Amino acid sequence: MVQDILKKNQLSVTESRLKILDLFLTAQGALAHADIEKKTGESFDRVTIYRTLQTFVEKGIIHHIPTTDNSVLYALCKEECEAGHHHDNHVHFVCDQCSKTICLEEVTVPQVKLPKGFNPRQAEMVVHGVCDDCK
Amino acid sequence: MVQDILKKNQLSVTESRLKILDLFLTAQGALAHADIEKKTGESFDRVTIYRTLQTFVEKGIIHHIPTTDNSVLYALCKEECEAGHHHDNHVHFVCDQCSKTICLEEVTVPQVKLPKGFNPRQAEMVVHGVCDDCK
DNA sequence: AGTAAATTTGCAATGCTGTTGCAAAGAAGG
DNA sequence: CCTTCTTTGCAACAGCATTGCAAATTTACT
Repeated sequence: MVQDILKKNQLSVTESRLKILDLFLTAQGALAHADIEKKTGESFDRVTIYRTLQTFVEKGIIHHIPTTDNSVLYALCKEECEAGHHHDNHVHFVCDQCSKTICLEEVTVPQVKLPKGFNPRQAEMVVHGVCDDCK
Repeated sequence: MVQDILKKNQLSVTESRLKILDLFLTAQGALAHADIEKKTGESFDRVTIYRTLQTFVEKGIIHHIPTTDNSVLYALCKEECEAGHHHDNHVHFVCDQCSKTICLEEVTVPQVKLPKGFNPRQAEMVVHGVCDDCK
């Protein structure tokens, strides 16, 4: 239940948090601030949404998704994520048709051989194409 | 010569374009708008720089670099790039130390096996770590 | 070289995205 | 039910990027 997730993370149960968390639970794919603003029917202040997202990230409920088009997206974390320590080494897929962004949990970012001198620490991969629904 | 590149692309030869193009030719690594603003010593208006970058991208002289931190970076295109059609399937490297972004022309983005239904069209990869200079 | 036409530049204004301070409203805990 | 602590909404602000328009510059032509 949505309430329990908030309580488990020591967060006050408020209308905005319930609603926004619910959106993430039912959404397939990642959400941007603007998506949430739209889907909540503008019942919450922009600032509240920003702060809620920030809080959720800090608690490890959602995480920040790498994009290459300079948008800011969030998605639910898997169980392995904890407050302050996110695991997110999977490939992300962006559909050119419906422009949804989806976490491909089962596809891990491949290793690449870098030129001499370059020391990799973390790699991110974003694949663009057509998703399952749009094909 | 810098002038010739402009003329080849049917662009008027102006001071700002010469200077900015020159910056790209001599820079190692990608440039952001702010870098250019700094390196030109604020002799051009911010707007002019924006418009120049836009024009260069349209002509295929520079291209937009994928980043995962929501910054906007540009780098020179290789010969294969043409107006409106960029080739940019190499890996990009971001140094955590000096925070330079470098095109690893010789490292191509590896293919990944996607779940059923997903149809890849283009993939981008950004590797973070420590670069040759900073190691 | 000189001039008209077309392009580019700089300024001002505007929009979008995200942040901060603060008082009022709401949740938690007894 | 009441006190305390947290969260919300508003207003203001900051940074980055875009647009309209008049002035300046470049190009092309004579």
